[in-house]
Amino acid sequence: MRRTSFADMNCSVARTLEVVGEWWTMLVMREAFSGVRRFDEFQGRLGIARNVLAARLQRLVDFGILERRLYQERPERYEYRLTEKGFDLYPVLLSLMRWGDRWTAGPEGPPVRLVHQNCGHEATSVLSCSECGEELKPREVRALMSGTGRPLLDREA
Amino acid sequence: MRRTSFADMNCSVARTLEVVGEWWTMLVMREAFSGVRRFDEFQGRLGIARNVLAARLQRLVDFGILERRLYQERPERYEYRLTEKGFDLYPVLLSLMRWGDRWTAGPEGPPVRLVHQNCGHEATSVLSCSECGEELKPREVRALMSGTGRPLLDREA
DNA sequence: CGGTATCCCATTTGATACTG
DNA sequence: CAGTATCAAATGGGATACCG
Repeated sequence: MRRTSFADMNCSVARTLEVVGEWWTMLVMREAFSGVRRFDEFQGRLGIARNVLAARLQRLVDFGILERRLYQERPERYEYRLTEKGFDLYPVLLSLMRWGDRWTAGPEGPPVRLVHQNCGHEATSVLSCSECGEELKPREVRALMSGTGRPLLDREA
Repeated sequence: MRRTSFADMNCSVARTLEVVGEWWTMLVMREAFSGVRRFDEFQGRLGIARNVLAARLQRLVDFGILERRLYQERPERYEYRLTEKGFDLYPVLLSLMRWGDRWTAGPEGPPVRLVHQNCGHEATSVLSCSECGEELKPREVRALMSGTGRPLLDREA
């Protein structure tokens, strides 16, 4: 049986996962954010099978998250670059990283630390409210359905 | 061929995905955040196959993200509740939702809107710096490797 | 209600080889 | 370098039946 597609679910979480929820995809994105652009560099860094990598890159291009761009004429060479849509996945990546830092790091601490250039401090990422700037916590948020959308965070968890 | 495990990668993104990166898992979490606690309610809402759901719940329990709790003695009935570790996945969920709202919503807008009770406004989630509160953008962040960790965002993307 | 057990096959994955 | 082609194995996923 073909696995269920999330594309038609009326849910932004599901529809996002339809695009980036496959095994390996977010690690490809991690590399892209770290500046990797070329097929063999993705492949070497990740240790992913070449056919799988080709499929993932293709899909990311199809969805407009990466752009395949000619960077050399003879012989023809292409590279993959993040689009605005791709860059916009940064919060997803950092949220994943943040959770891993908190819950999977050993005594030596997280493998990677972040420095926010603007303020000069070592920082972690916080999910905050676009209106008041405070941290967004599950219990302090209420979800409103529009149309047929299913409620998220509708009840006390 | 067995698929590659991300567990041993020295990367918080990879290790997080090892736990919640499988197909369906984050949708199970979505339901959990929305207050769903019982097997059949997860099943009915998601339309997931029962054996797959059982496997996902089991894995989430194994990793301490959900807790299986007896809520009725005769007959014995169990429910699944978010632990602190589970609640801490909220930023991941909202980041996924935010991206989907931006890039996959039709003209009618996002299926679900959020109201931040503390400030009373309809809000979206923003990833911000723990130190200065400003929004964290890829180009304004530098990554530092600790130990053998691979760099993230090390070069210009 | 809250699962297990089984079946079964489509898909995915990894390995390897090959090409321009 | 940047893929495509091929292949076998394994697993993932769905459907269904069953059980205390």
